[in-house]
Amino acid sequence: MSEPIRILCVEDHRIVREGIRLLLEREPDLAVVAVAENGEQALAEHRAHRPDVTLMDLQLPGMSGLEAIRAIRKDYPDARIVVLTMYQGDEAIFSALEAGATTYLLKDSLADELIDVVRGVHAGGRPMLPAIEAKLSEHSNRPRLTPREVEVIKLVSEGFRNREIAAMLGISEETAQVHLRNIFQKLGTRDRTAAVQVALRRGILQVG
Amino acid sequence: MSEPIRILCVEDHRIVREGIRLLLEREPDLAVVAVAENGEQALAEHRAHRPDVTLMDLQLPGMSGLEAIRAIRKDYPDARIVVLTMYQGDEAIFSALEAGATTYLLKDSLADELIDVVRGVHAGGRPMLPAIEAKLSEHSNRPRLTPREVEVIKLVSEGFRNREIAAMLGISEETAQVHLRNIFQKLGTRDRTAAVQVALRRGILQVG
DNA sequence: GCCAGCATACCGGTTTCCCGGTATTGCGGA
DNA sequence: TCCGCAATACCGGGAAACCGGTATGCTGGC
Repeated sequence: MSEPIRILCVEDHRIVREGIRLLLEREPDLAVVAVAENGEQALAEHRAHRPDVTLMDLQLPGMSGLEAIRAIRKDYPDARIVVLTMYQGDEAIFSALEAGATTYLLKDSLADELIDVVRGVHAGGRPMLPAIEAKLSEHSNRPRLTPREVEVIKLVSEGFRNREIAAMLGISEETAQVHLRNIFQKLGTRDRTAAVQVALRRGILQVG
Repeated sequence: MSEPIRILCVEDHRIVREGIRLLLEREPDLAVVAVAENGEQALAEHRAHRPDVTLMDLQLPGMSGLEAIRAIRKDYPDARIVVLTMYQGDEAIFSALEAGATTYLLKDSLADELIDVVRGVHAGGRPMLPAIEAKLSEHSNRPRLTPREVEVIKLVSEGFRNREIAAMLGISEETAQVHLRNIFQKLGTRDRTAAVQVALRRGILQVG
């Protein structure tokens, strides 16, 4: 038999990380050669080990999973990264793939699905579970927030007033209001509180 | 050697559940005799197997982990339940213990900590990690929301206006406003959006 | 029996937010 | 080159939210 598939596992919760490692190492053709608990470590371990496949959580302290994906792919454009997370939002999925992830898995997939996906990705494929495909096609029908709008809704979620947001972004209060109105329209809400809730559900914003 | 400790594992994400199971079953004195992926199943499996220790996640679809703890303890007041979750909010911890959990663990604990805690709980103890103790003492200095206030902030988080909330609760709009003002005061915020954010961080509200 | 805490209700005043417009600049794709 | 989109800015009106105060009934504990 040939060399095992060398895996980097990025996940901040230690119990979960250890459990996933055990799951993978039951398979003789899989080997977890490194682990990381945040984005910076992920980048360093990727440089040090050049794994065949990286398993990446999105919810990480400090540098987010998304930024880590971009950073790794900048260093190694061929890096194969499988996102493994509980975020089900269409925007989280879309932006992870856009950032360079090869595919996307939810943590309530079956262990066998994870293993098959790792093998498929290592073989050069792009296996995508039906549930993820469905969310992605949902996404394509929806208007996307612009980068500026994302900045605004983020500040709104932190409880800032329009005037404060305007000051922080160096724009007029009226412009901040215009952004917010466009956000309402795109997310289908009437007010800021509901907009934040929808943004959280869709993975446009994170909880922390 | 005596009988192994019989464990029920309640966790909705299958990959995580399977990983935790593997972690525990490396130890010869621990045996996962049943698993459940939601509150109703947890209750049924608890009745069917009468485990020595139940590992319970708080984030479950349908019946919440908190309700499941209450239901199990109602059936079996001596049930020993270890909460294992990623929620770090002081209110989540406090209310889980109040509902009858024996102790509380974060998912980024060490695997060995989890195992030691399971053994300690089975032996009749109440092992509590320092990090959790610290959050609990934080909690005791903070004013708690009343049941009514929790209802109100929950509806606020779903994007309802004061008038709508009042109608749903069968009270006047002004009373709803008074509740909200008391919530702001207790959570240290000026407006509803920030209040929802603080409530999420502190575990007074769940994300779903 | 009294006090504390909870839930209820109302009022007047100020601030912020939401909505409907209109308009200009700049940039990248058809 | 022209169109569309993103980002900027302003205005006026109406709605909702926020603030401070006062007050009542009820319940449970000391």
